[in-house]
Amino acid sequence: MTAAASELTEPVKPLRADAQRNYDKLVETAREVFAERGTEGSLDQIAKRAGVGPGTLYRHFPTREDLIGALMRDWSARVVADSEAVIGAGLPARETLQRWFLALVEHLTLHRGAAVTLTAAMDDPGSPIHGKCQALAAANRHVLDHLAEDGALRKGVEARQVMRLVSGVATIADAAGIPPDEVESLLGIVIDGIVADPAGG
Amino acid sequence: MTAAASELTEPVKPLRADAQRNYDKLVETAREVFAERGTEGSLDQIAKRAGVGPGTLYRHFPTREDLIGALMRDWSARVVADSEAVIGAGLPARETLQRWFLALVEHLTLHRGAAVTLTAAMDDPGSPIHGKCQALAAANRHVLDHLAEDGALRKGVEARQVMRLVSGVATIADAAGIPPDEVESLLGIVIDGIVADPAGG
DNA sequence: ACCTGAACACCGTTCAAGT
DNA sequence: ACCTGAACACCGTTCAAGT
Repeated sequence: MTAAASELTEPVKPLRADAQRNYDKLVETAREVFAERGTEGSLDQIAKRAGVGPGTLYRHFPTREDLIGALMRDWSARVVADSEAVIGAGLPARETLQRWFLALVEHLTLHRGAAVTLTAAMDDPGSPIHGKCQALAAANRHVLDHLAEDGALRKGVEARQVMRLVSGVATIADAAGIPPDEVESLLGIVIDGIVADPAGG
Repeated sequence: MTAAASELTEPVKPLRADAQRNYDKLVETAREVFAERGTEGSLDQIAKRAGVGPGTLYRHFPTREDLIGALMRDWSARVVADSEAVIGAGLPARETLQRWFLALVEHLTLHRGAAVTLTAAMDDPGSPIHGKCQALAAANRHVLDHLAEDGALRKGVEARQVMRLVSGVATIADAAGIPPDEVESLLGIVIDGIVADPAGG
């Protein structure tokens, strides 16, 4: 609900036909360039490849983060869907966390270098992508709350901190090129750090 | 011993008087600029502030990492000293890890943005700072091995993975400006993830 | 209302010319 | 052997001129 609302705060007023065409072309091209070069890919090249002047890019996307936000249109929705799917599967705590953390890492590494940007945006209300990151945080809280109800988590474990740890794993994994199975192992340690001991709740 | 050796592989042949002066001035200035702007600070500005032409900077430091390496001269030694101090203190496992991880984070955030660079260099033998990062990794292994001998760690915990987790925390902390007490709490979760349960070894 | 593209400041990198 | 600084290619950003 709140996620859907934040999704809708995007492009309100209709654009002139040519403007809309340029907007779409820019987003599409940005997706390409970011996929190749990571989130720090050249804006100049995006404009050139899209066949528009640099001013046009700046008119539509005043900052780089505005552009990143534009190509994340259905991102929050997918994140939320994943969280619900994971909860709905009704698996034991460890498996639930394993699945969910892997999904988180995947969403955070949307493009090379994205994880740091997204994590920083979580703590920066002024960021154009702050809303999307909040949706991610909310989904994470949702999953953890669900597990906490069953007493599966250690006391004092905060969703925000878990989010940051997983972001850290995503950032490092993407920067150092850590292979998938080792990422799983990293997440395994985090999971061991937050699940309740079998003995005391 | 190995750390000291790697420390000595630095400037072997003596430089001409003027070259040595420029070298020192560049390192000093780089330290300033990196402290202000982080590891991505402008090389151009470093050369300008040091009062030398850009070519002089490139002659001494062909890549940015070479420059970073130069201002890390006694870094590895300090890291190793910290690891030995922590082990020597003879504290219980949890306190030992708490102290050591805090030291690690501090060393990894030498300058803003340094943590990612250092972590990436750990897995890249071609990097000019690979040796220093290996020293860090070795010190970490040393501490963990010490704790493992007492059976204080879970089975299957690998030093390399722990190193990466702490790097992740350092990276995120520095990128998102996480306050020190929350950093401690993040490290606390990692510690919970690697220490053995009171019951089974 | 929107686009173009020239213009500016900045940066990394190279290299011929100097001493 | 070392330094200088011009030169090149690239980038982000702005803005006057156009339609």
